[in-house]
Amino acid sequence: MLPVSPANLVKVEVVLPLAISKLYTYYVPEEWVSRIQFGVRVEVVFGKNKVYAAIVVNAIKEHEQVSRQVKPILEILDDEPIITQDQYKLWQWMSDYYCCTIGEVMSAALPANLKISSETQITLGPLYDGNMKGLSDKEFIVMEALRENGVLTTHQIRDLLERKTVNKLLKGLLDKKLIYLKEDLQRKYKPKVIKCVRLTPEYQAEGAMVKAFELTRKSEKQTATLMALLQLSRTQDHPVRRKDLTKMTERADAASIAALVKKEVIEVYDLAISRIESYDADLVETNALSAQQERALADIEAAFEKQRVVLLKGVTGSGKTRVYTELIQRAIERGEQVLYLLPEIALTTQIVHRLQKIFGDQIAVYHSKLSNNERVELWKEVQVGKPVILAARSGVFLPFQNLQLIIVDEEHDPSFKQNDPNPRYQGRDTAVYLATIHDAKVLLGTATPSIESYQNVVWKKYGLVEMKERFGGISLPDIHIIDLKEATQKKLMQSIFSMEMIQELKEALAKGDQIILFQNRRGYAPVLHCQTCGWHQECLNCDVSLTYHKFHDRLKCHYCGFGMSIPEACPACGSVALHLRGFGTEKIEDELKIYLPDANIARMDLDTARTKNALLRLINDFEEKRIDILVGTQMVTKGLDFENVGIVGILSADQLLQFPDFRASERAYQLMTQVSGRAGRRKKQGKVLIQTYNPAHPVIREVIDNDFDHFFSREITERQQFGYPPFIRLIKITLKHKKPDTLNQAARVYEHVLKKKLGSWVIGPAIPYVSRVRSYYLLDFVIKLERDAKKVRYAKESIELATREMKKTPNCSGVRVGVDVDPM
DNA sequence: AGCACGCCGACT
DNA sequence: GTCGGCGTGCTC
Repeated sequence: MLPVSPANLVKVEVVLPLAISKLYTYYVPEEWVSRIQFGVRVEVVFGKNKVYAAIVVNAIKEHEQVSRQVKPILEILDDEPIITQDQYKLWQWMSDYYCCTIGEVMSAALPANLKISSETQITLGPLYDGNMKGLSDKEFIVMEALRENGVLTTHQIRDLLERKTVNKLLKGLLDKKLIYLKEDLQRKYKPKVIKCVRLTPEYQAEGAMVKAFELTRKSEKQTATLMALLQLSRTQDHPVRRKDLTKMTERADAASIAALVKKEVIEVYDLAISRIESYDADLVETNALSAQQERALADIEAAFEKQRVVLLKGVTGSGKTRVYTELIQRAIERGEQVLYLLPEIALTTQIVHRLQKIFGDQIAVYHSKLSNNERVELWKEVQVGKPVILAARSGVFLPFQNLQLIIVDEEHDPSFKQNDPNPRYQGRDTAVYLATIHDAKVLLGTATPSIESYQNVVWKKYGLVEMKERFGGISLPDIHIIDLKEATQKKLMQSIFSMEMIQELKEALAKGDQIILFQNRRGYAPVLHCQTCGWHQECLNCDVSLTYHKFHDRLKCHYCGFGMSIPEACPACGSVALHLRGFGTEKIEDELKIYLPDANIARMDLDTARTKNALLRLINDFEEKRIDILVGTQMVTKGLDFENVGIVGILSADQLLQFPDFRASERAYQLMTQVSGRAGRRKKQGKVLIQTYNPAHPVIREVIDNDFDHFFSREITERQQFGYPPFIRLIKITLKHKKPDTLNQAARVYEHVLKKKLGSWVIGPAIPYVSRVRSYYLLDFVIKLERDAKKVRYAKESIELATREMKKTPNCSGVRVGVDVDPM
């Protein structure tokens, strides 16, 4: 359609799901004007001929002139808004705070099936007759593939020809009328429907049945069918499915139903049903609160009177969840909505079942394993007031109507931060902002508060409630340090295990206790190293060492997925003395089998628990004691709650302590404390064994003593001294390009602009720890800012300026800029 | 983000 | 000479 002059037409501004910072204006054909409102999706053409579902966020009055051509909207996709004003407020805040476009927030926020974008579909054209003469090789390949597949997308053709530009070739074929091009819309939400049967309106009237049976008098089958229908609609309180009817009596077959439909006595219709499984098992009564829980609950409610956010600091096993359920119960009774945020993998496990048993269908789960259609349905249920939503960080995007409480469980967990695609948001912090929009309360729960949150308590921004005792009065685990330096000197090591560790494991197994071993690294060994010249195998695309995976007998890159087999000899010096150095979960599992041949050993990491089912099976097997020893990465620390764990072992604390990051200590403290918390939960005191070369490290001491206050005061002093969060704010900017020269040139421009504006606040450019990922070279800038809104604003504007200036410099327009506010 | 346009090196 | 890559600018 041709663009028309915008005078005297209703125009709307829309958000497109793209990384473009502007809103775009379209006009509304007159007959649709009354259907336009904030928050509905409209189909629009953007650019050449791509079609997108955009969201209407502003209406422009007819008389307001827009000094450019505008295109019409093609269709209005919704009768009711799919987002609320509150959600849009959150989107605006996120795009502003996290330095990304509204379109990027929209992309992250909406379930895939509410987003639509077109894709070019290529099909055989009118002049195609199987004659391939006069075609180039590439054209021939395309036509052959089309003949076989019928339809191809431009992406598929790009892959097929291994070429980046494919449009000229397609245009050639189009001109010869050998192909058609069509923009096709992808992924529309489709409700799930079932066939139901009911009386037509005519026969629903009083006494009409007599007439109906008159009509079926001659057919015994039809009479039986009709009677079955009547009986079913009387006895069940939901519509009669066609399936129910045919099951009821074999005389109600397709033919007799069809006959009744033809006589217009009954009709078959589609009923949209929910894909979300309803919970039909019995609900359980909650236990009475313990005295400590009772007190915590009262304290939380009192604290909410004064503060929006309260930190609940409760040792592992203190029964925080029971406190949450009580708060949730009370909110439900008041008719309010509750959002319960958890780290993603915790959502696939016990906690969900536990809450479902209490709240049944009042609770819904929103996580990454839902199908696209299920997500849309959940979205709609939240819109009409589903009381409780359990979700990972993306739960903050749901369309709440009456949100009054947000619980962020395991508040300290780094997975609340989204690191890669924009928006790079911290789910916990976003939840706090979301709560201000709704005037709701936030409860942050954890055994190991993040430094940020605890400092907010110190600053009296957040309230604090503590639970210091474990439920049932069991003492915290007894933590033992194993000094690896000493063990090595005294030759008390068996491979990666100290004799003491092996001995303890054996004793525990003999007692029938289960064991969890933690190692923060997957694979078999992280380095393939040449003992002659010191060479080690790196990834071809990334600046990292390749990890050996024994299961696949291959070296793999954990950044880009690149894989290769082990070289026969060192490519640098020809030596065959290649040696695998370091160890991951796979090696631990392997070696344990040697030392403890009778134990059932299983491994839980990204490689073994990639799918939800595999993870559930592992958890289940461990719960039911088919596994004696579970070896795992961080995964074993999250949301798992086993009853019979006698020993938790940390194979190498040093890897945690030596992380090149100002948060290393914090992470190490949290991880070790969290893993330790898995030991000895219900019945008796558990034991934790930590192997380390640094037994004197203060963090180790603090973990042993469970001394958060000591840890916190030491850490906070360092943060203040060296200028780190929470005293200052960080913004990290990463520049990215395939050519190092171009990247350096861009970085110089960037540095110049940034330092002119921000002076000594700017650090960099610096080569990051991993300097190349997926063939892109990286350079980092870090901006350190005082916690002052105006200065942060100014800094963000300076970043935008620097990005514009850099993009303007010749050759540099292709350099990518990633901005990470509050990086983790 | 995707797409067209224009410039430039490298193969027929 | 053209093909195909890359840099640049624009999208209501």
